[in-house]
Amino acid sequence: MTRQHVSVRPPLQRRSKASLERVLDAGTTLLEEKGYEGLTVAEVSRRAGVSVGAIYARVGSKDNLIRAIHERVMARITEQHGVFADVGRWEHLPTRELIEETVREVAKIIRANGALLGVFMHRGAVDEVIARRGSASAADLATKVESLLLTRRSEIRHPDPELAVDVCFRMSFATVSRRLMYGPTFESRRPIEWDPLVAELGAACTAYLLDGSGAYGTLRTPCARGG
Amino acid sequence: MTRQHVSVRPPLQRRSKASLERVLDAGTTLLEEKGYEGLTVAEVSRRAGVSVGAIYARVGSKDNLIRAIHERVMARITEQHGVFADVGRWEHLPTRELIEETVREVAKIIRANGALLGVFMHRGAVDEVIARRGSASAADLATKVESLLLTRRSEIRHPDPELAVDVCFRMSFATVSRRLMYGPTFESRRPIEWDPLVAELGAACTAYLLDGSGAYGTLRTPCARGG
Amino acid sequence: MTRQHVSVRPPLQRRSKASLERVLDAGTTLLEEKGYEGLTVAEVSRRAGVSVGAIYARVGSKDNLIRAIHERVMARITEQHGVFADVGRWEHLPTRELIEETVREVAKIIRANGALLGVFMHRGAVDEVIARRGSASAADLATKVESLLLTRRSEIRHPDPELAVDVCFRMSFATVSRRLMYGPTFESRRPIEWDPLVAELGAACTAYLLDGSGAYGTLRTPCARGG
Amino acid sequence: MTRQHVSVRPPLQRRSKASLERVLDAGTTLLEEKGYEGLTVAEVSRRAGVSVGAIYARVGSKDNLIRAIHERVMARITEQHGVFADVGRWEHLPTRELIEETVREVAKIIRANGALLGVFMHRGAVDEVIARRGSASAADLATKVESLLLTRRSEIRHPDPELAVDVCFRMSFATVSRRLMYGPTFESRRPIEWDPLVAELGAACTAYLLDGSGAYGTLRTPCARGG
DNA sequence: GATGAATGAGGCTTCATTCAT
DNA sequence: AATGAATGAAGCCTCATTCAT
Repeated sequence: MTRQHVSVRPPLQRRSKASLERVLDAGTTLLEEKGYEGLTVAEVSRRAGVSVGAIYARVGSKDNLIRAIHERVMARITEQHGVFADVGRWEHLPTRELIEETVREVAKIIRANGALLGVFMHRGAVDEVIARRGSASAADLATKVESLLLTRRSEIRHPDPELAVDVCFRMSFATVSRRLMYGPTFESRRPIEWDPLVAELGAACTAYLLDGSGAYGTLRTPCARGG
Repeated sequence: MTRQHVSVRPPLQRRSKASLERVLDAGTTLLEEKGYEGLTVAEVSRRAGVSVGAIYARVGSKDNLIRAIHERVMARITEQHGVFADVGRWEHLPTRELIEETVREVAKIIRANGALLGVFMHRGAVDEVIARRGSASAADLATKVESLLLTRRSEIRHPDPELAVDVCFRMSFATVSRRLMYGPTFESRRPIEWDPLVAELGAACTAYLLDGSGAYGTLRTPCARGG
Repeated sequence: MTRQHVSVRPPLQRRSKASLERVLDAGTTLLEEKGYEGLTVAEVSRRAGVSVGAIYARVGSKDNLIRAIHERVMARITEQHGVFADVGRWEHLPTRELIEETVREVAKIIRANGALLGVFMHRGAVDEVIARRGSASAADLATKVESLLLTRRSEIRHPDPELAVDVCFRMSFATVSRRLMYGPTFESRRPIEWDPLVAELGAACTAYLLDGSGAYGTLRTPCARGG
Repeated sequence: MTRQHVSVRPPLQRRSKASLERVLDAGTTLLEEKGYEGLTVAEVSRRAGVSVGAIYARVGSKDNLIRAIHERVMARITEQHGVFADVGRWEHLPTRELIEETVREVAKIIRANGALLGVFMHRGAVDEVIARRGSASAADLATKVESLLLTRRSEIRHPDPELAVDVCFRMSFATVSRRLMYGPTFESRRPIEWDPLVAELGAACTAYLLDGSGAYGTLRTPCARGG
């Protein structure tokens, strides 16, 4: 139902490029403010100061416009994944700090891209292109984060370290995204500030990876008991 | 933009009440199947066998219809929160099992209400009434879950048990919701089945509450060291 | 590319029926005046005094509107074909007069339906439904006309009477349609009035069926020589 | 509604002339393939490799572009009318063969210009310029054909030979055009191949001109009776 | 002169809401 | 009260035409 070809015709002129930039900016803002349904081509045209026809000449359809915005946002996010590849930054940290700092960085990346992520995730339920690219971006982040954590594999007490680091990533990602999209009191009535929440997620991951008594269903030798 | 008065005129007749039920049923199904934009008043009318005019007479607007559906769904979910108040079920469980079982029940409730929760959360971004009531329902669940967990306060090593159980709840809720809405491989490329994911969340919560070396910023007495 | 389902929802109320009637009237007029491209839903709405939404509720799309108009026009025309089935009218006519009168009646039917036929024929090139129904209507007329002429088969000198009467029908239909659509001087510069043109077509058919020396390629015994 | 001034600015340069040729070629093809509405200036520009601006510089408007195409097509067709002026080809033919051969040539010219004629005729209903020029071209053909047939005036038994040859021309032109535009079974259900149809038209004209018993309304001395 | 990006009116269609019956 | 036909604003998209480069 949704057109699946994405490629935006490359702008041929400097001025055109600026136009497209303004269109994508306006679209991004609108998406953040009002979500998918709130974005209308006419409103993008108005805000960007670019005619409807010019928008269509560039992107071909509203869905493609959304995809173009998504592409740009994802590119920006993927750049930010770079931090996890910067070995120098991580190798000298003690494991507990490494885990906590990792969670902090994941949270930072999510926070920087705000409400948009929610819109795109929703859109991904319907638009294959967005689902694929969004998923790929998240998986790229997951891979980087997990590789980093697995450099300390020997310290992870969980019997399946690959699984455990993946679960840590998911917990962090999900909890922080949700908090960002729905505010500080969505689940419980207790408001938790951003930083404490992130810190606790770090603590939870640390405990799970390093201190936990192991996976479900296996014989457990709980740390506390073993003391 | 959205009208904020909610009160649905109380149905005066038995027959009217049945009509409203059918309308809400049809609306709920449609919302699950096609989301907010996919629900049209005409389609609800068709499926419910109730005229458009009658729907408007009851609820006054499409937004109010959504709110009425939300109200009913939330009521249903709130009933399900009852499990956590059934003391007999929980008191004899060892703490680790209590925690894991709690996470399992939370996951079960979320899973039972599937796609609807996603739609309403999205809608909550725009509709104050839904945001408030959705939040209240989640908070109710949070309160129950947290009270239950706090019956084992003495075993919780985290220095701020209230905070810790809240964080556990949020992690579980967010991770499981997300998995439900966006599928098994959204974040990482590794697909994790539902049950293992829930089990690992239980393990993470257990470790965080019982085995963790403490919250951020405080002096830590890591379990590992104590062994 | 064009939707092929035709059926117009049957109007449920008297008033609705009148509305649809006005819509079809307005559409018919517009089609006559300005052709397919000249008909816009907005203009039909204006002329019929019926809202755009009401039009869509009845017919579902512009193409279906055209088809509904076509259906009505064809029904009207098909009624007119009845004259050829009225045996009493024809059986006592001498053959020459029968042929001429037949051509006159064909011409009359075409003339009564004016420019519309042209529009629909054009549309038939693109719209399967219209092509089929238009073709069926013309074929119905052809069958009736040809049956009538073949009641005089013994007098037809053409070696293949079925073919010959079909050709007569086509010549009459085509020549008269064309004259109607493009005016008295489209082909030649000599203007020919309607009645004389029809009379000459009758004369040509008569000569071809009764006096001709036979089909192409066969040995000919020209009438003139036999005199 | 349509601008009526036609004159295309004369191309000043050889290169310009070639450009215009390509534009007209592309336009002609598009018109054949997709009809009036299917021709867009942008598509002509793409196919011709000539910019939109350049097209407008030459022809001034889409309607004028159509007219320019029409002009060229008509010129080409008018050249083809030359066959009828080539006395040597016709003078030694017996009259019956002359008539049949004439019909065949008329059919050939129409067939060679296929779908275009249909488009232009339709357009002529709305565009005065095209109507006039199309009419003139057909009239030119009529004149030539009729002059040729009238070289055998003495053999024509019809009391008004000028009228009769005009009617023959119209019948042939109309029947063959129609068959070309709407396919072999449009009128009747019997499919007639192109060659047999043309042959029968020739036979009909022959019978009408040479064997018929006279015009409408006059006292008739039917050939058959005179035998 | 040539180019093609930009413009925006106008076409088709949907759907929340109203109101005569 | 119930019905559902009617309304029309608003959304998406196309394309003839213009004009800065």
